[in-house]
Amino acid sequence: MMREELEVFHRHLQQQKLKRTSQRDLILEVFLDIERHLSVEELYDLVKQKDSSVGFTTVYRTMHLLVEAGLARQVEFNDGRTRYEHEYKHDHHDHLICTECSALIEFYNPEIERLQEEIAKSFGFHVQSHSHRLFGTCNAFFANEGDFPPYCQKAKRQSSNQ
Amino acid sequence: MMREELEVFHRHLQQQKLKRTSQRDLILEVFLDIERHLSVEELYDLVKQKDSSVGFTTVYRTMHLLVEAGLARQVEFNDGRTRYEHEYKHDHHDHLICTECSALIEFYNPEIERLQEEIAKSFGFHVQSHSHRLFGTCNAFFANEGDFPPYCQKAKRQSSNQ
DNA sequence: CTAAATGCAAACCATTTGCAACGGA
DNA sequence: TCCGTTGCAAATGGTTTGCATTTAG
Repeated sequence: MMREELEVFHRHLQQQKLKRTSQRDLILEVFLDIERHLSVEELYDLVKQKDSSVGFTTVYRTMHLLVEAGLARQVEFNDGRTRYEHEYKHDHHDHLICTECSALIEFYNPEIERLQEEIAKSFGFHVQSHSHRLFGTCNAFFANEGDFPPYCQKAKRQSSNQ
Repeated sequence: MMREELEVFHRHLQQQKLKRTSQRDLILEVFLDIERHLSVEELYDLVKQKDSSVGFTTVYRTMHLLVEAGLARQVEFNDGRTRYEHEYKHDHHDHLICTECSALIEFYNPEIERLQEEIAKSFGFHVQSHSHRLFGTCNAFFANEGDFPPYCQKAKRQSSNQ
């Protein structure tokens, strides 16, 4: 059976009078298989493993298509490269980003979402999308005890070095 | 009398064993005089008007210094260039950004600020800074009536063309 | 006198674009 | 066939860096 996302993609291509190609299908498939925030370069490397003839540019162009089709969402973590996460039937969420270890935590708070809408409304503003990121350290509270939360990437690196 | 920010800057330079220069002072002065979100290029153009010998690179480097000194804050509006706003003794705020006319509205909501802290705490996370941006259209609700909110840049452009 | 700062040009680097060859519909 | 797509190489554009020269402390 076909992945729902693939159908959504093909429908989008048809509507836009664009063409279905093996490269596009492959890139979408690889993207969907990874539950992680991928940069174009990371995605390109993964795609190359399945078909080394696919070009860098095609991955860039396809990611734009996936965003337009509502299948991918761009996320900026201020490290100079755009990353993509799954969008289709994935609940919206925002991010906590550790400036020390690059750990990424997703959060969702309905009250904040509600307040956002309220604020926008008070300015006669219609929100299309938003980006809410909290930058900080995931281990600051634990530094004294040498105890790290499970998602801390630095702690993982340290323990794997022992 | 000397601007408070200038004192803060000089104290920072001294602490870091860096040097006070006429270029740095000028750039800070020009930056402080403008109550707007400036890109490095815009700031450079303004600085050039007062001293055409100042280099582009120096503006870039000085803005980094101002951020370190707590006098400027970086803001990304996803238009590919970093902008800076005043930080010193300016209340923290977040942004509504119009994707149609680039209008910029600042907002502050204590309840959202509180919830952010709460969320971070629940993850054992210590927030250093955050970026909360609402992207959308400032005129969408008014499109039918042809009535634009006062901050709409597009409306301003249209009326000045008449 | 010494280390830091400046301004220029060149380098960087993620992303985009021009273009000739290719391939869906 | 027609027109969108591909992959490469080259261009783009904001930002950074190398370096010889200048300057603050």
